[in-house]
Amino acid sequence: MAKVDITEKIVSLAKRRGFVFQSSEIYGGLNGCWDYGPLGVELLKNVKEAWWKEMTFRENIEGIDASILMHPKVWEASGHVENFTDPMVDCKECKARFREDILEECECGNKAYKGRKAIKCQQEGKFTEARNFNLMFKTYLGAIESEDSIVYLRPETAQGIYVNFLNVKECSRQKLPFGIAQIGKAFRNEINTTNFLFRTREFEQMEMQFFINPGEDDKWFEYWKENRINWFERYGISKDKLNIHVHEKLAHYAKAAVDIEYMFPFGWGEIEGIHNRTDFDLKRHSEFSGKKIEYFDDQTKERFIPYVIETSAGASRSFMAFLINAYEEEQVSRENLDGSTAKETRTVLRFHPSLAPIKAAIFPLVNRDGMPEIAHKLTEDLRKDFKVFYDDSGAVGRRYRRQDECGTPFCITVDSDTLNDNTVTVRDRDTMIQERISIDKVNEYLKSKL
RNA sequence: GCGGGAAUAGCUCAGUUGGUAGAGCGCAACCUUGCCAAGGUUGAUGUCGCGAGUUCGAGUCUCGUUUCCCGCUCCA
Repeated sequence: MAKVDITEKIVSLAKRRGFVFQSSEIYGGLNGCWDYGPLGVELLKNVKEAWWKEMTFRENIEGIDASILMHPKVWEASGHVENFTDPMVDCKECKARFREDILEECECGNKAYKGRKAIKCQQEGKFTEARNFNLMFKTYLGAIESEDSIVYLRPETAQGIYVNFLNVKECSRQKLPFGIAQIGKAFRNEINTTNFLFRTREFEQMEMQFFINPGEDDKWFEYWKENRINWFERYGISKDKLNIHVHEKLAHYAKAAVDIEYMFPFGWGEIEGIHNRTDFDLKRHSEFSGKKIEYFDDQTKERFIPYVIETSAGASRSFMAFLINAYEEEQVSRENLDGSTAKETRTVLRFHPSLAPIKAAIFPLVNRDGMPEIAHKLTEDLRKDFKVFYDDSGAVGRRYRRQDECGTPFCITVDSDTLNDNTVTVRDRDTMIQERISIDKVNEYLKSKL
């Protein structure tokens, strides 16, 4: 199956080139955990940076970085403690899974017993022990492991923003509407992990909570929906690979919810959610903490709890979408020495230059006549501004192809003409076309492309 | 959690009725060539996923287990 091939090829390339490794690989791996390698960490960092700039390089959005461990009451207020504790049982006979607390409403999964109540199967001892499927990771704060010292690894970063609403408003002197952005790890003890980086237990989120006047929620919901789709498109994901999924059934906190989905090899998958969370979270934190969380409008003299439009993107999922989106196998012709032509496959990662892990590779065409020295000097000069890579090993064509697999957008070659006129060739990853530019203009050239 | 498939070098894979592990590519060094992976010489890299068992002897057979992929389930 073609879609199997593409996932496996990408997982294979990801390892070969150092984008993603399995966590703790030498011990046999850890289910659903992955490590980012030298190229992967650059790509991930660039994705996050592109998002961070989009969000915080504007007048009315501030950034924060809240701690992963938070007061346990945060998760009572948010509803996570209550909503993450469904006890589940499996039927050993028909293999169906049920929520133990609503067994009366469930029917046996075995078609042969159509209409049979699941509770009856339980009475006959067909069920496994109830398992607690709370998705929050638990740990203990301090030396004593007791009920009183339980804390959770945050299952979302959003709450770190809500609990800091007053702090940020005060120090930044922001007025509504304004947003708070945060990038950080979140943890969910998923029942199953699947699809490479898509569903993992440890993942990174890029979340922005936009605080607004309650009457303006529809307007801002539309605004951020448009903004976020455009962002993915701007960084190279084509429109036909993006879909808006509208949620009919809403979570307890939301008045409206859409997912931005990417067409993964396994099908449509959510890469970002945009939610109208109303005043639910701030109100709940107000109740649970006993602190008044309000906004006072100096113009209207009104006091109220702001509404929130949330944009919640998965950094890990975006990483995966950008990686898969960039992957291409291209048929190119090669001319043999005897004049005949042959077809070969060129594997290339067509990242947007801003996201590419390495911005440029520098080659001396041959290892003599001072070319390596010039290439080394150019490399060092460029390193003040860019992640660049120097390579003088093997034929230059081979070096180009290595960089294609890394997604490096530009390869700069020092050749014999450089010695005479101080120019170098710049080879474009996507078109493979070269142009000659002055060696002094390379820095400027790269800046104009990023 | 269920069902199916897989795991041998960095990658893709061979490995015969059970007899101490191979290829291609890649990687490193040197030589050669000099603008799109194909030359030459040499070299490094293996807990055969892990753990038991059977056997004189296990990559190979048996059991358990871990991980990945596919299909379900799940995804407040």
